[in-house]
Amino acid sequence: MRDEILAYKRERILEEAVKLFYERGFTGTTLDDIASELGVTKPFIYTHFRGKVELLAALCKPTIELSLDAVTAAAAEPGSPTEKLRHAIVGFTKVVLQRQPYIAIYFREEKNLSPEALAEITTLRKAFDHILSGLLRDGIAAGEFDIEDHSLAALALGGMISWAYTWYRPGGRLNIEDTASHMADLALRMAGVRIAIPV
Amino acid sequence: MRDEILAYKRERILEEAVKLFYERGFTGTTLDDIASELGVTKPFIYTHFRGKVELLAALCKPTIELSLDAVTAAAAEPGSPTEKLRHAIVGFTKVVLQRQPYIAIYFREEKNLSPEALAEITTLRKAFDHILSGLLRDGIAAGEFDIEDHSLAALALGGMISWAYTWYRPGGRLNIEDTASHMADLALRMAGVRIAIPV
DNA sequence: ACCGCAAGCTACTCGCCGGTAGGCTTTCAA
DNA sequence: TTGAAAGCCTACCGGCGAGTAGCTTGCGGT
Repeated sequence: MRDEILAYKRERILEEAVKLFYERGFTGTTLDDIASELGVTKPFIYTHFRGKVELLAALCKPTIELSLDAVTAAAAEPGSPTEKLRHAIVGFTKVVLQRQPYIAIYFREEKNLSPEALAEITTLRKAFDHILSGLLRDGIAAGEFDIEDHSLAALALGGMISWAYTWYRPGGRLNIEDTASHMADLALRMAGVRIAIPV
Repeated sequence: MRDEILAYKRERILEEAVKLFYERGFTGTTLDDIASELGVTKPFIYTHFRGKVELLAALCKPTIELSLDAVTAAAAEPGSPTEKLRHAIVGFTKVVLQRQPYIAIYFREEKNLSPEALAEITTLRKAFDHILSGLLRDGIAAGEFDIEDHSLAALALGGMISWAYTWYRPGGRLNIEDTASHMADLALRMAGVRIAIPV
């Protein structure tokens, strides 16, 4: 119970931090801002985090882990490369849209991460790219995809989805589920899928 | 001649600024850093720019203008929607790759722009999106493209290309020309182009 | 009722950096 | 040769914000 309260406080700090970092940028936000938004004072934050940069890492890393998990899970499933790719894209798109501000902060504020945190996250991203381009390679080998350069295609695919953090607005015309599905359609077509996609 | 020298100095300041902002981030770079890299001192910069934020705007705005110009020119050309789209993608990709650090800085440091500069650039970007999705709409109307949602497709396309600023490395495996061409292939396939592309 | 401890607040320090004032040097015109 | 002005430098200011020291308060256990 003590631990739960501690975890809750930590979570609330992160919630406000992500909101303000997203709106005003990392350096445009002071710890006093975050504290006052929470109705507490700056030292309170220091009882839960070592400092401002650790706050940033605590926002970025779990989100990148979620992205990696999404494609890892899709790749581990049984099924054809086409099905796996579709699941990977849908899963990853959902992560991007659900955690849009976190993704935005990571890409914008990467330069403000500590070298250690940056190295950890970079490792995760490399794994992500590796799995995605592996999925494409498998699909090519199976004759399901028609792609000249699977590395470039993986980057293009990843970019097309990641980019959604710049334009997606919750409550807009498209909801998360529909957007993810549309994105997957576009992705499969980009991969040159020849077989029909079961509805 | 006096003006040329003035323009040259201005250009050199911007060159160093873009290099340092790209490597260390906007707030991670001091005006003293830029000055010392140029072998001058801080007040020198103030004889050419009003301040640090103006420096940032002077880097971002012309680059976004180039991007807009690329798609505008493509849209104004004679030719089928497919040909226009290909030119637009090739042209835009080249801008992104040639001016990669500028693009990176813009997307990362947008929050540090003055409200006025931000508003100007946002106008340019709206025009860009409008032209791109217009190209897609024309292609659909002409029966050349097969797209359900041309707005979403425009965002996906734009993202796929813009994203290249995160991974492209000059001197890497692919040169600018080849990358742009590959990207255009992927883009046309995403648009569901049915007719053959003349080589 | 009282003691002790955890938890957060008040009030500070200190370094950094954007921006500026004023002086010096060099160059050009008369 | 001299006056003047442009151009840049030295030297400074002032604010801001991350991080900290030490006090206070309130809660739980006895």
